[in-house]
Amino acid sequence: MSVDPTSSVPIYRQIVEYVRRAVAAGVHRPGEAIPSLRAMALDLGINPNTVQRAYEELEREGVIEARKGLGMFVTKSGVASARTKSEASVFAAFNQGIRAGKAARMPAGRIRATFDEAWADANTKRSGQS
Amino acid sequence: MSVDPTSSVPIYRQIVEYVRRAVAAGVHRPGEAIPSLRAMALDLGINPNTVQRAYEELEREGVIEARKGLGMFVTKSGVASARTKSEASVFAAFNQGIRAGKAARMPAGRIRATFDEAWADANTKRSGQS
Amino acid sequence: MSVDPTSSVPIYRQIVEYVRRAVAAGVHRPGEAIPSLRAMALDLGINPNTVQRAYEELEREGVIEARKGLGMFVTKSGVASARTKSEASVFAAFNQGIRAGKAARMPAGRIRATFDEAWADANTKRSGQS
Amino acid sequence: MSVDPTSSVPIYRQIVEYVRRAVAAGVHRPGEAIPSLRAMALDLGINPNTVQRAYEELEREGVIEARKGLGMFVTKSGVASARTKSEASVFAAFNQGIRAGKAARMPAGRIRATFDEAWADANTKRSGQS
DNA sequence: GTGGTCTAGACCACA
DNA sequence: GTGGTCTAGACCACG
Repeated sequence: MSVDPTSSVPIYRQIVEYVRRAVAAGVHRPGEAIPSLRAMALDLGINPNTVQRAYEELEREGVIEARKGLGMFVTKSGVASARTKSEASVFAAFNQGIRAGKAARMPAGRIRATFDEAWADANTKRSGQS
Repeated sequence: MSVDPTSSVPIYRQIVEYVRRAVAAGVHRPGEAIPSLRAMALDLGINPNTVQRAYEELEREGVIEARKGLGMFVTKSGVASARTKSEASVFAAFNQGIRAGKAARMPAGRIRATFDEAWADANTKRSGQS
Repeated sequence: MSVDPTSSVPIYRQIVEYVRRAVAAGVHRPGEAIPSLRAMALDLGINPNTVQRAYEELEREGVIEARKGLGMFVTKSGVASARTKSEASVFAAFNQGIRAGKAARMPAGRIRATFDEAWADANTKRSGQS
Repeated sequence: MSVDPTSSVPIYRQIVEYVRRAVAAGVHRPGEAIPSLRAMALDLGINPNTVQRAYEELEREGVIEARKGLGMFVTKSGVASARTKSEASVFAAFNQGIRAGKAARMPAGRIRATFDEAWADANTKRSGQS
């Protein structure tokens, strides 16, 4: 994994979304530990405080829980929580796109066509990559 | 029009997007003037500096142009430019949603279904609103 | 106001509870701004980051909201939120005391008597103070 | 007995309070031995170091005493000491709740009512539990 | 070793 | 001026 420090979306939020997706995708299973604060920070070349902030938010979401002196662990309901949160963000993105299109008076067919373009774009670029 | 000072998206950006969409939708036609700095600021109850920053960005985009002592006018190419920008943002939103879903290992059908949900949601909520 | 840096309860949490109570008590009314990050930090003689962390939590609770460039403002529902949260903490404290007493096999009458003692203690000490 | 590794209150403290209450309740009588370090650690599935830290604190409180090669025993004054400590913690909890309520400008009647709620809550939940 | 808190100081975007 | 993010480095309690 890697983060983009130049992005307008904060680093800690990138980590939140990355870990959340990893849990949703089953990379980390309930009861298992995720990389420690310092390990993750070293791996990404950033400050441990930044990672801590991300983990704090994931704990608040109920995806992981802290055990002092041991590490951060995926909760029993963590996978479900992560999956729900992930789907919500997908829905939100689509919603935003649709509303933006409607506000600009794009015809319904044009909006749906734009989605199909994005869909094709995402599929071709990823499946046929080097 | 109104503006949400609470939103995480800056006020000046809300104005930019609103005007851009209004131009794309044909509310303001080429050669026509858009509301003056002070008029817009008074109407929204915000600082004129904020409106100015938005107009500067729209001018940089080529959607409007300043005529000293007269105000800001929609350029001849403004409508096309605004339309292009608007559609690009729609595409970008869809793209982001699709990639987020894929990263979380959502099945393709689930992603498309989520789009349909968002679509239905946007349509039903708008038709029966005040 | 003041904070106790030696306490086991973190400074940022002390601030959260203090501001929450102030809002619940009507010291800050909806739509009004609370002291800025730097002002509060200077006043307490602590680091702005610590105050920021407290304000962040209050924003998450819905008690206040940030307006970039302007400050932090009490939300419309802020007073109700703060009041609810405050009562919840009172309930939690009583609950903990009761359970501790029961676990130690204190007779019911003894537990209630202890509450009355605490009640009398809190009243006399505060009402007759210099 | 069981322990909650998730709780914000440290595990060693949970053990201290549990043993103290058990002694106060007469589960362990003066001169009797309490479970050995290793037995307790195995039973709870935690590190013996953690149990040791708890026992050290109980010894410092005068509730138990170590007899080399034999184990930890409840002292003659242990029961009284434990009882005092337990009641003090109950009083402290009530005191904290009352002061928090007063700080939030809760009317006196509302505070007492909250205690009654907590009291009823603790009684009903315990009687019908598994 | 782990996570939790705090400080000092910096840079940024926003109004 | 405001809040938001990040770094560097420190100390602590916990297991």
